[in-house]
Amino acid sequence: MLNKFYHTAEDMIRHHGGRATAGRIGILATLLAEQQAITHREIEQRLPQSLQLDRVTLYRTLEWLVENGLIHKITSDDRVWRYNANLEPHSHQHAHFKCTGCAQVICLDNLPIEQNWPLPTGYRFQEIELTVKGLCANCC
Amino acid sequence: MLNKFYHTAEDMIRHHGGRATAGRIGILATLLAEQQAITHREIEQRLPQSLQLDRVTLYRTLEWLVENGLIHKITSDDRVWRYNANLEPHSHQHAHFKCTGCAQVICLDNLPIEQNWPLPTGYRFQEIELTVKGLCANCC
DNA sequence: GCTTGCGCCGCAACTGAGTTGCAACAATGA
DNA sequence: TCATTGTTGCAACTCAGTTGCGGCGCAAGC
Ligand SMILES: [Mn+2]
Ligand SMILES: [Mn+2]
Ligand SMILES: [Zn+2]
Ligand SMILES: [Zn+2]
Repeated sequence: MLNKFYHTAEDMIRHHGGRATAGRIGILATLLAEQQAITHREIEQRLPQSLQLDRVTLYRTLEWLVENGLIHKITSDDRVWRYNANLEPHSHQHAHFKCTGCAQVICLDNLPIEQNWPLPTGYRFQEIELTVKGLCANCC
Repeated sequence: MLNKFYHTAEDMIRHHGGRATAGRIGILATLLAEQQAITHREIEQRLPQSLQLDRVTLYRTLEWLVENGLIHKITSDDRVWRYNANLEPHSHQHAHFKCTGCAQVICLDNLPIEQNWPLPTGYRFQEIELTVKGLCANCC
């Protein structure tokens, strides 16, 4: 039932005062339907035939969704961004897991991150990026 | 006194059974002399005139140094690798700090990393990547 | 010291993710 | 319905990193 996600996506976008274009809705719905964080390429592949967007549009839409706090993007060691929808219980600060076998990335939402890292004198803390690497259940 | 680092570098390379070429020694000495992790570009700039290497050679040499455990490389959100020498007290598992102002990256060697992250059932832990972001003393 | 073989180096071409400029288009609000 | 303004598609670009290959030079053996 992808329909549900399309409806939710449109709601989320309108609540942020943005134009509810087919592209934004489709991309956000795709990310809402996904259990893991996926790349630009993977999003492109999952979009329905009726919604083939230019790659640049896809990049710009993802940027807009990130800036408006509807999704977040994750750094990885393969130099490719991965994106995931910001569900409500999704705390802004959370860790991620990356499988070294299949490159799958998931959010570890229930992993609270310590904020008190002892930095050198004069340094100011802002945020943390934490990726646990290992093998997922399929790759073990 | 860069000379000292060149000597140390040559020693380290020979102890690993590798050919002690001018390029390897110069690159490793450059990293030994550095207090922070630096990029491919920055290494290139710091190499003396007498040792201008092709960029591909630089990439391949860095790869060799990483594989032989003499240096390590660090992922970053700007899609550029940064490299740092493996000094002896350098534990393999340590965190890094990246300044959001000047992009400087340093190793937080004395920051012990918890190894027992609660992963989903069936997942196997391998290693961790932790980057603290904030402002360095200069950028505060 | 001289020779030789294997590994290292430089060059050219390529890959692939992400960015920029600009003109055409379409969602919204009047 | 129309005008405004933000969004889209296209072409060209940037930039880090990779690959293939011929030639050079380090180190081992004489
Ligand atoms: Mn996440
Ligand atoms: Mn380090
Ligand atoms: Zn896996
Ligand atoms: Zn700084």
